[in-house]
Amino acid sequence: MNTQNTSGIRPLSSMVTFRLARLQSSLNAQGTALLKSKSGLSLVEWRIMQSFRMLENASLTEIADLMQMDKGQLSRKIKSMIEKGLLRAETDKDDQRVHHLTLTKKAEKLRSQMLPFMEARQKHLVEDVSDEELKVFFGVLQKIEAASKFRDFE
Amino acid sequence: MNTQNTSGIRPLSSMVTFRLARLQSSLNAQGTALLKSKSGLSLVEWRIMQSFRMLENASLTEIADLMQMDKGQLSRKIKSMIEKGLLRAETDKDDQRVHHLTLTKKAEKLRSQMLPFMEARQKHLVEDVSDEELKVFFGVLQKIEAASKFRDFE
DNA sequence: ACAAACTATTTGACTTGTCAAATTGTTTCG
DNA sequence: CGAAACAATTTGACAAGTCAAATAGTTTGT
Repeated sequence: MNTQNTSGIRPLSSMVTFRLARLQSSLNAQGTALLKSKSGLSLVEWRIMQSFRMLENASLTEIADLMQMDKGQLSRKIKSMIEKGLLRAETDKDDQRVHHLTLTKKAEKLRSQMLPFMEARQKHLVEDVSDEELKVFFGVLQKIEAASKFRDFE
Repeated sequence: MNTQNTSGIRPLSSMVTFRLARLQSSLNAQGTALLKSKSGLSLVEWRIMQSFRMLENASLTEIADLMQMDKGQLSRKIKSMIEKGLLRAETDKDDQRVHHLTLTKKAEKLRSQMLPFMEARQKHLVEDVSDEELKVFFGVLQKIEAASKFRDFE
């Protein structure tokens, strides 16, 4: 296949990041709108809350690693979520630097209220995608994610 | 297949947005680092510059639509890129509201300097992905993108 | 012609995201 | 032990992203 072309149309592979970035904008807008219409939660707050589904009593660093999120931002967000009564922090008894976080009852309740809508959304997003396609999709996602760690382009 | 489970492991479909968001963080970091190491361009500036590959003499609205980017942000960014000498604006003679934008020589030069690295990166990102997988991947991306426009979850 | 409805862009106020340096606590090892 | 190296978190400064309202120019219908 000819990857050089004069038509102005580029090979698909040169559009990966463009397509992903654009999709991400749309997904953020959709998620934000849905959360706003049914709760007072922001998308970041929701994501932080959801990360406890994967990591119980997680610390800041664990959440940051899981979400690939900046620790500075996370630190401030957690602080505000504690103030809002969504999170509770408990200092690790063996290492006073780390605080284990848990969702409060209030957060649990908000989470169960929103969950049906958020799950419906997830379903909707892939409703025209077959199981086989989805499997390939996640496989590719994983490969791109691994490759996104690479830095030395010379 | 049983989608209800008590193991704490969720069906893949419920992770689409999480996975995409996390990947996006990594890709942004990679792109930003690469641009910074070889030029003074930010990722947004690069993306705006690249959009002229698809849309010649584009207006703000056209770029915003293409990139799913906020018009306010774009307006300010374009202004600063004009000040930096990267873009030139020309008022449409039939509609004075619209300004057609073009890359300056300076921007063209920066673009050609960076392009080999950025293309190498795109290739690297998908180097372990087969053509067939990539095709499926873009197909799924398109379906999710279409579904991301939907708003009425009741 | 001209007001109402539209459209393109800009501006303001605010949230989220990034990067680096500072702070606080822990471990390692001479 | 005690200083240097490490690690977890916080803070500061600033860039990017969002949302709504304002401004400026154009089209439509009468």
